[in-house]
Amino acid sequence: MFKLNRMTDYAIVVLGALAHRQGEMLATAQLAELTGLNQPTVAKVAKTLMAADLLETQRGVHGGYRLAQPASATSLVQIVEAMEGPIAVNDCVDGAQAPCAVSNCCFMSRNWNRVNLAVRNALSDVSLEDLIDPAQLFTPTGHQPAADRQASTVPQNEILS
Amino acid sequence: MFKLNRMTDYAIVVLGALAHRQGEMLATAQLAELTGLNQPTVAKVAKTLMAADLLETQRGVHGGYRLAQPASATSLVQIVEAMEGPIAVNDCVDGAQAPCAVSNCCFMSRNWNRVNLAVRNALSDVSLEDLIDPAQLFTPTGHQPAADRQASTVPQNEILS
DNA sequence: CTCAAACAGGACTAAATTGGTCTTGATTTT
DNA sequence: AAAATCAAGACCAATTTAGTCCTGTTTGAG
Repeated sequence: MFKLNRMTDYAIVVLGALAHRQGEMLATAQLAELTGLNQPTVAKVAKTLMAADLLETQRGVHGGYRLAQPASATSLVQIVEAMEGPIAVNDCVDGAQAPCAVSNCCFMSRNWNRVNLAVRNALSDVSLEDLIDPAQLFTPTGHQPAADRQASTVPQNEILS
Repeated sequence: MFKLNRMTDYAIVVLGALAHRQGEMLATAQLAELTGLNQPTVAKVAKTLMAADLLETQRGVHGGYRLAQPASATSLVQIVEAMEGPIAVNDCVDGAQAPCAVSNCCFMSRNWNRVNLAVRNALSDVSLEDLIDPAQLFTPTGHQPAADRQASTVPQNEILS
């Protein structure tokens, strides 16, 4: 456990594709082709990343998405928090959505915060640039990797593996 | 996200109760009373903790459970891994259950392992003894905290908050 | 030796979460 | 005006998690 959601994996792949074509405005259909995901999924992921200001968008005919900041400036913690909400190992941690309902019971708060901070730091130490290796991913020909991936029963996050 | 399962919260509470009565053999019914959980849930948690060798058991009339090792020697990572399986942020990390299915694709493996290790270290730095504060939890009278807790819609992990 | 108390192990159901799709609407370029 | 594209959210299916229950085994007491 302590596993990332599949949507988070997708987000990393999508961001990786955008990082590789830095500056270019890519439509969801293009991103789908590059990543092997299907277009509605890419759209959903992109919407979530937009809400976290990790992407810039342009509507209309030649619209699409592009990174809002360089890959080196985007940390894994930003991506994870964009997709999964604030990191909080339980409800007794600063930043948790549902605040501690049983008051005067937070004697463990300090330790939970310590754990939480350590986890957060681990994620913030890795940048999007670190995660991707453009030489191996999204080759310049823009091929569709593993054409049958969408029909496969294997979870698509294997692309990260 | 990155949240502990509720069962893991229960486990910590149960272990906390046992730590507080160190050495004593407590039956699931007693543990249920001490923690405010109900007995079948305590039994389920205890079974899982047994499988991870965190508890010792005695069957029969005066049976029950007790800690297999002192609270100071039990780390949070042991508890979490006992309840949720090995810590693996995705399938591309040493120790993940489902091994990487798409071979030759593991270019991110090193970074994922780095993230994973950092998370693991964060959890192993906290002992069960650190987590509990016997002075505030499970008072010597063995009272049942918040008698209506079981009927409440509030998740019971609030006891940790 | 029998019975009751307690754990062992697993099956099973219900609830919650997550993943994926679809629809309708707004925006932009040609 | 039309086509391409994003925006926003509703919605259903699949998976996971939580909680309960049942049947069996072990142990101590009477």
